[in-house]
Amino acid sequence: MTDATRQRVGARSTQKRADVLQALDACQDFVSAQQLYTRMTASGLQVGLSTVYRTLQALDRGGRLDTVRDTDGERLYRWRSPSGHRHYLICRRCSRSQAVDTDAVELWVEHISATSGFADVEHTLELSGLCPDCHPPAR
Amino acid sequence: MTDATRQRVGARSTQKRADVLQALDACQDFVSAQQLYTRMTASGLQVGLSTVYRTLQALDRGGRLDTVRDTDGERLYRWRSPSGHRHYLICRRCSRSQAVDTDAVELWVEHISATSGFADVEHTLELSGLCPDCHPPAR
DNA sequence: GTATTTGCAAAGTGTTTGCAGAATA
DNA sequence: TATTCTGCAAACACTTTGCAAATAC
Repeated sequence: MTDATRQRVGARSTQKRADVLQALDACQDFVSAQQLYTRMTASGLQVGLSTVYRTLQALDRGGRLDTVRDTDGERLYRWRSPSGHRHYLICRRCSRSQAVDTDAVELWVEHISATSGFADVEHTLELSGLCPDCHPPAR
Repeated sequence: MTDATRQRVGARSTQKRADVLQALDACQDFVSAQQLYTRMTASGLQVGLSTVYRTLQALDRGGRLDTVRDTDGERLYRWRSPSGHRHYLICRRCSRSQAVDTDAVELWVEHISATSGFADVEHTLELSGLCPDCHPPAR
């Protein structure tokens, strides 16, 4: 996971896609397609919004991203952690995220899955709060 | 909670709002504003989409609804269960929902809240699967 | 040279809002 | 009568898609 930008996305490897990958890799946190696009163009890269969307879609389909939904319904993306499925605690103010240990929840979900009568149980768990930096002073 | 339709929503009580409340009450499950609107007009009620949205917004602001986000980003609403905060397991095919016992998760969230350094931790937990009716035959 | 990818603009979602007319208190 | 509410249409934000030009192989 050192150089994530060297991953294969579509049938061909292109500069634009490498740019998107690099920009995404530079983000330590969740970003929306729009944010990524804005950052890229702001830093001088020439890329189309559709390309950003399409690249993220492709990565998501390939299961290489964690995605989450913003309160406003915007989709946020982040490289999937190497160890697979994770959940994050996201700051409502600055959007910084931090992975949390979810073993207890995963076990509980398995239990539900086994006893509910439902099949193929999937789960989404989103935690938000105010991080230490945003919490004490302003509020 | 017997007759939920008799709740106060805005400053005045109107027929249209009562209609929305009744339609919502008739749903045992999560519905989107659009679905509710469609059902209402389909059953002969004359109402505007904006009114449905505004009524749901008002109820939501008043904390009288549970809301969740559809996979497509659509917002789904449901009367809040009388006992407060709940989580549901929703069928991906027929949208039927079933409340699940989330004590374990609630405890875990409290633990995170206490040890993460984050303040005001809120959580969203969404479970989806295929219910018994949708599961065995078709897939 | 052929198939994929790109970017623009247009179309498509679900949701919100401005405003004039209708309804409530 | 003075507010509040309603419904339409227009505005919005995010996302997807059609298509011709550019690019990778």
